[in-house]
Amino acid sequence: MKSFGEIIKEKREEKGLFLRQVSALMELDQAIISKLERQERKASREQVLKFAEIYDLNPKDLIISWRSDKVAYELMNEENAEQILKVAETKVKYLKKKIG
Amino acid sequence: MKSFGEIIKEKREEKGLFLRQVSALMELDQAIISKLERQERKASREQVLKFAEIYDLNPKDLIISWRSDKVAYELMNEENAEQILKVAETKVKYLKKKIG
DNA sequence: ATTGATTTGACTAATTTTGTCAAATCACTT
DNA sequence: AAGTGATTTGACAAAATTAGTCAAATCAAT
Repeated sequence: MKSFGEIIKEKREEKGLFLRQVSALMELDQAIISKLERQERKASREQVLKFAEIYDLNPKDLIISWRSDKVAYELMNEENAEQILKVAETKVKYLKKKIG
Repeated sequence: MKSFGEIIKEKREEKGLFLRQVSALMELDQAIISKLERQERKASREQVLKFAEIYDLNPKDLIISWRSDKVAYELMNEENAEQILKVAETKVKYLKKKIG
């Protein structure tokens, strides 16, 4: 399963674009894009959607990839990560039902 | 399923302690404890462990509750929260195997 | 109304995140 | 090996978020 960074890096290469060019399209320093590709930094939601646009990726799928990366990264050093995710699932369902 | 805030609030009441007293035990302003109980703020890991100590709660379980609250809260406004959690699970397993 | 517990909100301090930039490194070509 | 252009790195500053302090407001019970 590819990480968000891997996805946007592969896609850029597939499209034959240089960081410089993506940088111009995104209006974002190429150093940051480089870091996003190597997962040294995390993208904002807006940036994710911009990537989807530029690279013709399904925004929903890209959001899922980005968001799940973030959750997984936060939990990877957590002893009981799997249990936490299970409980979180229950809680999310509850919260969504309750509040929206 | 109880939230972290609910748990620590109930336990405090069960023990018949006032915020002021818990505040002294935790060395933390009672305003903050009040906010933690009502989930207006998020506890740090250290604080969670301190609560477990004070209230005789299983630290592991309390951590799970606290951490899952955080994840659930972050995702509750996310369209595809369930999918994100599923993907995150896969990624966590992978990351734990790979890095530790 | 008074007392004591809890909650609220304004304020400051501390921490984390974000972007900018230039220099360093890398890969390729000649 | 030098030169070219792409990518990566790291130091720095700006911006945003989070944490804690405090006093006043609210609440609950008498």
